[in-house]
Amino acid sequence: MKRPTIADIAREAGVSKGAVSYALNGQPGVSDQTRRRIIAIAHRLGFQASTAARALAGARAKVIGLTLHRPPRTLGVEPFFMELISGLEAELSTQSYALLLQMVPDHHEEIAYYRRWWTERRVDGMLVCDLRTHDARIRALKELAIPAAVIGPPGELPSVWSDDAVSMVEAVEYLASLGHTRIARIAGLPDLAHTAIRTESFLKACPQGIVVATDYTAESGARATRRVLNTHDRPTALIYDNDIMAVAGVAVAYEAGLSIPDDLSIIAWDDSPICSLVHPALTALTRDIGAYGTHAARLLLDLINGAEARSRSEQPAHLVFRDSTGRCRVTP
Amino acid sequence: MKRPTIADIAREAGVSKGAVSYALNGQPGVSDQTRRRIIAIAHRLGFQASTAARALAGARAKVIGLTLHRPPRTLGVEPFFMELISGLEAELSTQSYALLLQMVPDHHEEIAYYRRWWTERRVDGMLVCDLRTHDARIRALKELAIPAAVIGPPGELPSVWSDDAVSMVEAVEYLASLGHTRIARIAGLPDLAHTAIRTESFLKACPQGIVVATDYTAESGARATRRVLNTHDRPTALIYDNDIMAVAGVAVAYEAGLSIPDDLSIIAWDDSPICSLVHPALTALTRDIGAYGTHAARLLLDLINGAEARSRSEQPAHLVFRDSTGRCRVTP
DNA sequence: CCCAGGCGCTGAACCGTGTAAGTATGAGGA
DNA sequence: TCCTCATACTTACACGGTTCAGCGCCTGGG
Repeated sequence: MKRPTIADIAREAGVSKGAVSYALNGQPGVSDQTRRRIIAIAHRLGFQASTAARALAGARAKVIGLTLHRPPRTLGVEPFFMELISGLEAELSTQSYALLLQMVPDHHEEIAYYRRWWTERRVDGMLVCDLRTHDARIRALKELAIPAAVIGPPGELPSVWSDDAVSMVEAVEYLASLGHTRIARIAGLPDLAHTAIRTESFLKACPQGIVVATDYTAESGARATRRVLNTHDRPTALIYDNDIMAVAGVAVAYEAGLSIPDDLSIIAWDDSPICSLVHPALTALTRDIGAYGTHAARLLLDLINGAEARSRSEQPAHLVFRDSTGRCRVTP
Repeated sequence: MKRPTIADIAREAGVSKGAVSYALNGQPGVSDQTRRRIIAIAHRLGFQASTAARALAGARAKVIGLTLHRPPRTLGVEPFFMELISGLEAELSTQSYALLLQMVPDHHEEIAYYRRWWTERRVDGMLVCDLRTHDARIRALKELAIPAAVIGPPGELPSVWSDDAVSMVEAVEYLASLGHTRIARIAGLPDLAHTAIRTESFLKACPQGIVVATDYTAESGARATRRVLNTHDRPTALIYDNDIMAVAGVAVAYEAGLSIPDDLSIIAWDDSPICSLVHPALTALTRDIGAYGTHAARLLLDLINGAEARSRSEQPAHLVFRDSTGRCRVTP
């Protein structure tokens, strides 16, 4: 039981292979009547074009690529990726695109994959994650003229992201409304583009704020928390760049004899089941990560199909109020 | 700057394309001297064979496929997949294999992908996850004669898994050694093969034990916990099938006025950062999920290369002792 | 000396699709 | 009537590998 090819369809329809190709790809060159007949036959035979042959002939590979730079230390951001991939697939599968995934040790290798996959026509476009402030990958993609979309802050390439500055202001203003004036930000990896944006926004909304960099792990989150809690004018509220660190921070606060939210308020950026499960349940900045994926996929596919594709701004992360934030009880 | 093809190498070396193909693939048909010369030239030109052309000509596609059946409700098992994929890639990338990933709504669609990818030579083999007790995919894979490896309990296809029965016995015996006699198991999805195995082992080690089925979500875990804690002879220890449910269970226990571990001991199956971050830190059955991926990939690649490939037994999950388990204080 | 047979290589076909170039057909205008 | 021109196709080749049949050459045995 071999799969049908365009040759089979051509024989059945009494036309040439070329005509079949034109008909199935919506190209001019066949009459509407013939086209309909060919499409009907293709459908009846359950025809699916071979992507290998397609790619070889220089057409669409029907695959988009995603390379992830994942040092073992950033395990904490994992839920983000599964949600993202899930959202990506939701869009890709409707257009029968597949996702080619590759873990890479560094940016250098990542760019090598871009080049290899692209020259081999193995992918029609690339998605870029974990955008850095000065990201070598962007230049590589532009040089190679690979259709690409960024899942991250807007820049030279079309992107899908939300305005983190707005969310940061929301968080700071909320804390301010509770009477907090001494706020610290436990930030993520400092060379990630969105980390810089959040920090800038934080310092603008709260000029006297403290910022400590981490690598997203629970350990570094705990260490950063200890550091800021040991200062003279210890902050009364903390904003963490992920949920893992926020939970670790809660433990450190308890250890220091502080009660939450009475002595210390805590906000986590990115909500996850953990935030609502721990005690106290964490107030968090939540956002629809799946939507990032879906929209990034749509953006990239538009780009591949030659359509106009502009960066897209997602709904900013917004606060979900739980039990880890409360009125400031500390008098200055 | 086009990528080099075997034709370029052939011209450079003054031989035919066929000779180059033989030389690069380690096939007989060229002298050792010529082979070395050709390989040297290929290396100098930075030659990388086009997988599309390869696949079209009926050879290896250098891709293995993974389809994930992911109803939105089983979000809780996500960390498993990222670790697994990470482990897979570790092995695949050394052999320059890529991973083709597809989310599917159901088994029916999943099998359709098997058929499509295989007849199209888009993949050289498939990995199977989330094995069910009677899994239609296994038959489909055998019928299509697709090289495949299962990440799950051993069965008809070569598999990579650990003996969950052993781990379950370890957990039950540990609880028994602490004096617990009334133990409940908050199980995962009942039609998953490993769930059945764990339940069977649990009931064998603890015949008077209670088993409650869930769908892995925090909500169903909480509900199951409430149910077993409301029984007449309420259990003094609970074993959860994932970490999310265990954490949710802790909250339910607190809500019921129970203290952990004094009134109730809790064990989570599968360790994750959450387990060590919550209060009290959870005693957990930990295992190296990345190793599952690495070994499954190796198994599948062996299979694809025609080597003998037998199922592989991983190190069973073993207990990590934390603060959620303690001596039974309840007198019968 | 002759012939079998293995070695090392060439040439060509083939995989399934896309597409440029060429060809028949018919309509329409001068 | 003849020429143009668009339409609707066909033909042929390209894409980059794999593979099979075949061919010359060398070696060794009878």
